[in-house]
Amino acid sequence: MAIIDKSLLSQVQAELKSAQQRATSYDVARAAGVSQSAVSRCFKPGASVSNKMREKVQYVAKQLGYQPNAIARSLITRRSNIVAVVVNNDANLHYPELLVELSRDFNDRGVHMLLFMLEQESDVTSMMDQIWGYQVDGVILAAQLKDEQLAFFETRNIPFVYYNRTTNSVPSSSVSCDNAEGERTLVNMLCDQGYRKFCIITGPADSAVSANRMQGALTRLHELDIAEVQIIEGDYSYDSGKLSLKNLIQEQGWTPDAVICANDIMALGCIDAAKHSLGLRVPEDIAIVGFDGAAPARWDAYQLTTIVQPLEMMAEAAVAMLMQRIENPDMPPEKRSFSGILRKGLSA
Amino acid sequence: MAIIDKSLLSQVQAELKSAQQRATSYDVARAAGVSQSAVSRCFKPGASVSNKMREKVQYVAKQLGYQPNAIARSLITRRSNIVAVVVNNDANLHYPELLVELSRDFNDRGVHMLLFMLEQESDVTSMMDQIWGYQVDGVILAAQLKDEQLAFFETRNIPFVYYNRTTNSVPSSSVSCDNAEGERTLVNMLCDQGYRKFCIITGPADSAVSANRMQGALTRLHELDIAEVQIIEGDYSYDSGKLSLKNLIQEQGWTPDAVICANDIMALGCIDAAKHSLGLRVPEDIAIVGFDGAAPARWDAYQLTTIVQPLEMMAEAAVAMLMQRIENPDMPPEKRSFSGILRKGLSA
DNA sequence: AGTCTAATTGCATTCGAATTCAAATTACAA
DNA sequence: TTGTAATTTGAATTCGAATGCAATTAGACT
Repeated sequence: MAIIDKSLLSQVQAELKSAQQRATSYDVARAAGVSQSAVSRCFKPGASVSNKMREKVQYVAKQLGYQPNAIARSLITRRSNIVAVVVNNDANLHYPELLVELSRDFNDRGVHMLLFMLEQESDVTSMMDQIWGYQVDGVILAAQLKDEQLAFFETRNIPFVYYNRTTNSVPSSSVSCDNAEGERTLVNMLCDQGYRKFCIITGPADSAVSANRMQGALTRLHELDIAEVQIIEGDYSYDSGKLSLKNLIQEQGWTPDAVICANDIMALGCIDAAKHSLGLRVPEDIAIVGFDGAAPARWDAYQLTTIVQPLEMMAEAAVAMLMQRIENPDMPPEKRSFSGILRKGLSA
Repeated sequence: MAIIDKSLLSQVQAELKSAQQRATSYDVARAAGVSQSAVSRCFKPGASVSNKMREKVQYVAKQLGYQPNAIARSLITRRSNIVAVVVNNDANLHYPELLVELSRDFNDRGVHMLLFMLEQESDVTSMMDQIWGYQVDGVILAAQLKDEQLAFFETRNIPFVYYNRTTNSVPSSSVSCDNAEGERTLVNMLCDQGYRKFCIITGPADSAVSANRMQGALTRLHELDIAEVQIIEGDYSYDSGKLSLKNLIQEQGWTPDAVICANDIMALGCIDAAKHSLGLRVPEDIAIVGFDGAAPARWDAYQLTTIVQPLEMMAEAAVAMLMQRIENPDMPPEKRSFSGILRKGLSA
């Protein structure tokens, strides 16, 4: 078996401890009586190393608590195994669930996530510089960016995947849920049930997702010759859903029989407004539908009828696409669009 | 003013483009006709550089899209400006909100977050190796770890702050909400109102937070000579809250008049079970309280009475403490405990 | 102009692991 | 046993920025 000079090992160990330093590949090499290159190779799967060597090095490494320095490795390999994940704190896409999925999928591939949460427009430039500086291998963009901001990644050849957004200004990969189709399904369902007087509560004016959804609903309503449609701008929050509906009915005196919300959270606000503030029965007096499939939408108090985004598949697709573009930058961008699934609750 | 050789600049620019390479400090140095060290210094605040130099270098850097390579910098400075944030996907602490706060606070300090979401026990060892390998400057642990796992960070001198947990096995910094005190407040309030027959729905058996909360409630109940107390083990999820209560009342035929849940989400489940499955009025027939101050707890359908954790302060404290320990590793650990605030809703 | 100090700048080295290429060892066949 | 091919190993270089130290320049003041 591999022969190890125990006294050398403990000497190295002592030196490191007294100097308060962590073990490097050189330390391991010295303690094991081999070269640094050998140590390096022992940590690279599939490298040309004999069993004796691997065993010896691994033993010594363990004793010294050695773990290859990912930073140094990244420098030389030009691969950080880090991707940036950019999300904006819109109540919009249920990003917590998204993060869980992304985390799992990336972890399976040995990739780590550097998280950027955007709060304001102003953060964006700074965020981009940081990302550029950290040499991330790629970026998942689950945030609303301006086209010229997208161009930043494009010109620098940073692979990225746009999540739940699309753009045509720049060739880019994206994963999204077919918003228009989902709304169409909802509208069809509502009309089949006889609802005729609609209110649409959108997300913020600059949200592309919201625009898509609204457009999808409007188009279908138009096709069905439904003229009574009121549009209100919300901001994806519970309160905005609640207040929008209350205001529409109480202040403007216009009572729809169906409300289409750009996301689930606003829909829940609407339901509460209807039930608790306006004394309306859902769905008898007013139907309310949302979009996303957020967890609270299933709760007994709501049982929201909504379009469920296939989050797991979408996340996996985003990760797969990003990794592919990282491995092979010449691969042409691809846009994948998933259909949401109608989940009938008791709200419509 | 600073004189720049435009032709040199564009030559360098062309070379980089054709080689598909990003600009390094050497490229900038060459294009600006200065030394690499000079370039480096121009990007270090407070370094000794003349205005002329700074201007020139900054101009050229911008032209070349140069941004210091954070990886290379980390290698030499032994500071990555990255901290690991470890959370477990317990529905428990409302981690989405936590992430937002942490992100903001770290960003203000120019620090980035490497996110680790634990799904299973098995992930832990791997996670620790990754963290060790990435030379993170510190770690925020918002997850339930075993004491020997904590020791990992301790022995390697990785600064860390335990979030919402404490341990005495290892000297360690922590930030938490005073769980026992919060429960005490809740129990007092419930008893004042005449509730006498209690049910406590806990989190998973291995959750320290849950144990603290339960213990706090039990102790106070005992002090008040309340004997009728039933304990049920939940798992922090909505469904577990709902099913626990339903089961207790329907199967076991034991109906409490007050339910104390280890977190808000389970409490919401209880409310729904009471109202929609059991035909009980809240709070007339049964009082229900939670803990955390999660967003849905305020929704009209619930209006949960709960203890609100001062999340913002706690996150800021955690970040501040961690940064302090990073700057000055010899600083002794510190435990900070914040009081939660009772928010009276309509559920008790 | 000359001297002396202070502010800039550049040179050379460093961080830690991966990798190329050549040297050394082993394996295997004849 | 010897020769050749195949496998292991090591030496030297590289990635890109920071920094100690020496060299240079600028500035201040006779």
